[in-house]
Amino acid sequence: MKLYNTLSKKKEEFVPVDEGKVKMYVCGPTVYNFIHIGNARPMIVFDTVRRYFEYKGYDVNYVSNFTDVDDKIIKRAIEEGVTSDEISKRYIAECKKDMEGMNIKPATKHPLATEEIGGMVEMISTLIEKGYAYEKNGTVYFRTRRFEDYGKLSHKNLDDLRSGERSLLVTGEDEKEDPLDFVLWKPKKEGEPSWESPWSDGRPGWHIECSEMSKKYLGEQIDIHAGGEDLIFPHHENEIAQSEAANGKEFSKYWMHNAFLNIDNKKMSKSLGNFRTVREISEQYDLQILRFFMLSAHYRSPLNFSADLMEASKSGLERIVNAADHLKFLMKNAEAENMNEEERRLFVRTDAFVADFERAMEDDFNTADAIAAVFDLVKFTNSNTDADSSKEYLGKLFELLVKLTDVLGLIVDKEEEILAEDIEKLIEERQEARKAKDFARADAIRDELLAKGIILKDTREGVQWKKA
RNA sequence: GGCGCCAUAGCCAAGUGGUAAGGCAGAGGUCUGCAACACCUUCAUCACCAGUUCAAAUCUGGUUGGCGCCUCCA
Repeated sequence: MKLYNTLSKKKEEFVPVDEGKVKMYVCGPTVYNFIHIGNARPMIVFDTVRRYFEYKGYDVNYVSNFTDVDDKIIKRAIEEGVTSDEISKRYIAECKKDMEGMNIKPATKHPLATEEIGGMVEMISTLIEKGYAYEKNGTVYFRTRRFEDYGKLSHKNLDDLRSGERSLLVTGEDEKEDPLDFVLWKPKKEGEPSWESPWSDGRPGWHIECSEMSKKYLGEQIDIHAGGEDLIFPHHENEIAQSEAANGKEFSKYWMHNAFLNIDNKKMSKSLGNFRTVREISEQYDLQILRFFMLSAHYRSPLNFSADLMEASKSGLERIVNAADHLKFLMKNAEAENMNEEERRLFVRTDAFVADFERAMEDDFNTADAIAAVFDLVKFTNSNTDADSSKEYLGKLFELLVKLTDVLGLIVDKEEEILAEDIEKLIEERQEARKAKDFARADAIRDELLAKGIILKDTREGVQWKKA
């Protein structure tokens, strides 16, 4: 399996730290509002990465934090006249609802920054002892130049940063030894949440949170650290500096970053007013469609969001779900139990689709190609099954389709719904009408059912229905 | 100013040296009472210029046009 490592800027063969195990950390959202669809991209992408590792038989320890102490949370709390805690708890709950809708598996552990302060204080102390950090008036800074490898992830050198530093010397930052130094601990301001520390009552800097939580739940060295590409600098660069300086060993072997999601070819931003929350999308579309849409492009390419593209994704996903529905429908009515010779021969041909699917996923999680393999399987099942197919054959095809789509987090095995009796009766009545060639009545019933959200399909094998 | 990315059909999107996957939309057809689903057929020489090579969408140089990071941001 190959994955692109931001550290080396190359695709590398994946070799786990511990055989058979994957330890991965994904930087989670700051919870000050509903998550937006940009937040959703890394969630969906790295959930899919996780699912593929699990499909391959790895034991995955997947940790993703919630940043629940932050300026934006505090600001929101003041606006609403409630505590920061109330804001963060509320939006963590909302975020989990959205994640469920997108079929994102809960992490093995979702640590909260506010519950890990003790460990952060300890890590900062270690950094001070080792000479990598210093305190000034209650604030603790990381001594950036002291860490030789600084810049190895973002491929910047300190002098380039120097020349671009222009605005770094604003407001009170002049007590730093060097403009490149960053904050590990800052004293509280009036009304802010705070914790005790040897330096001041205050709160941790953002970067140290992830270093500590990663260490606590996954250990000093992990396999994969992931997040949006905007986190490469400075967030991940600083995490590396902190963790490697404190622990004395390589932090993460592989660094994965997803590209941004734009809206109508523009970056999402508050000033443009084009922020779209996942919740908003869910009012209009099944979030499965959003997931399918996100996976239709490679995770390292920028992706554009628009209404048209969602419509196209809806049609595309429907094609896959229709195939699964049809297989289930045939299975229900199948007469023959076991596969015959012909079916056995046909089923062997599906190996090629599985091989294509895996080849795509093994090449740095090329989900667009993997989806193409799923479409090949869909066409195969549509073309090579009918009312005479055996239960076993249909079942195996169905099982395979579910297995592959499940890696992508797409649900095609919808729970069997039971129709109300009066609806069953209407469908029967319509069949009678059709037999009697009373098509006006038949169409009237079809329209009536459509109004109730039931779509009918008259297949050669009988009447199939689904919810709109 | 520094670092970096991208440009494939109406739309989306794979493909990194051997002559263009897949999906959506469109057109024609089969099936069907009709519709829907499905199936068949059809729809590109890869921004532009120059070069390397027997061979380039794929490598090199340049041009044009987009974009990102360097500051909170997924």
